[in-house]
Amino acid sequence: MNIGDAARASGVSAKMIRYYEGIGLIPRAGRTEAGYRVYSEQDVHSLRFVRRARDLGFSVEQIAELLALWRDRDRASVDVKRLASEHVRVLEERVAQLLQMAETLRHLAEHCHGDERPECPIIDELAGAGNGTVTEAPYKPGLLPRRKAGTAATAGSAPACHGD
Amino acid sequence: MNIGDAARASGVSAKMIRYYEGIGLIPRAGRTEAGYRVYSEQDVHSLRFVRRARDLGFSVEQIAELLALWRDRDRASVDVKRLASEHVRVLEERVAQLLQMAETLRHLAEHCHGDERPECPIIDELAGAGNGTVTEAPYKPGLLPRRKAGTAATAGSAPACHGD
DNA sequence: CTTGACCTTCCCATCATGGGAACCCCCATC
DNA sequence: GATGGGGGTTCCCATGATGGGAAGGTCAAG
Repeated sequence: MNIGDAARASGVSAKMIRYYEGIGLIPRAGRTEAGYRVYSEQDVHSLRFVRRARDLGFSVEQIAELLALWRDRDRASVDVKRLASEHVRVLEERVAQLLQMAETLRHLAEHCHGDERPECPIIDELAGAGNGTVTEAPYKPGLLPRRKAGTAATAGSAPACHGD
Repeated sequence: MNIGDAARASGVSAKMIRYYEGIGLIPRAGRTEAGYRVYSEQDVHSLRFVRRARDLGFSVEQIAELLALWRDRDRASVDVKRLASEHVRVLEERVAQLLQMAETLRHLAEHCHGDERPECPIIDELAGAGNGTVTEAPYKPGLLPRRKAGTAATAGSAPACHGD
């Protein structure tokens, strides 16, 4: 099976399959005489494993550990559990941070008239007028990942905006 | 005031101040004869505005819009509110996705004995044994941002692990 | 006049992913 | 047998926000 088929069968793009091979996450695929990569059902199985782990938010580095544990039939389940629990912790931490942001902002937006007048508590807060709920957060780096283009950005839909 | 002072006063690193200037988020700073950037209190004020917006998870692109609205004394608050509400929507969407991951994984971890035996529902799930709660998710790209090194990674703490 | 703290620009790395160019291969159809 | 289209291959570039670091200029205090 060629890389395209493996991609369709596993849900991992051909681009990413090559990448994973390049960084050593998956073993070097066999080749035809023409240099085409060849994949077996077992390879596709591994790729699906990787994709599922990605879907659960594991990093490539963690997936490498998970793959090693998967292949090790003598693994101790405690090692898997440790990895998973740590990841859950990180995920929930991130959730808490994002929720904090969302709540602060939703609160501010609720107090914004959202009409043609310029008065706006959101801008005021950003400008540092007053107590400063936001100012507390000390400097968090990239909490938000990048977004794909075309996800219906800033224009148009302002649900329930006029009328406070 | 030099860039270092402005950085300390605003909470934005000197590195990022230069970057923001480079991409046009903030205006080109004045210079001394030696080429040093010079900042006023007003500049620091703007930098703080930027930092607060970052703390709320706005992208640089969105901050550019917010800054424009801030400077426009005739803005309509509805425009600010629209931006903020859209961002809240995105934040909450992201929270939902992360929570989904965390819950799936926590659920799996709860059913893992976490002992020396190899049996492990987490690995089984990743390997695709059975119903496949995870398999549903269609291919989400980078939902997690990168983490700084040294955030107490995968080693050590597995809270309440032994004993199912 | 030296030293050390600061500034400057420029390049590199991150992380996972896609886009695209330039080129090669295979199979089916005319 | 030629040709066309839909594969494959490698290599480079871009993303977003951020830090690291090198090489070199500047400034103030001792």
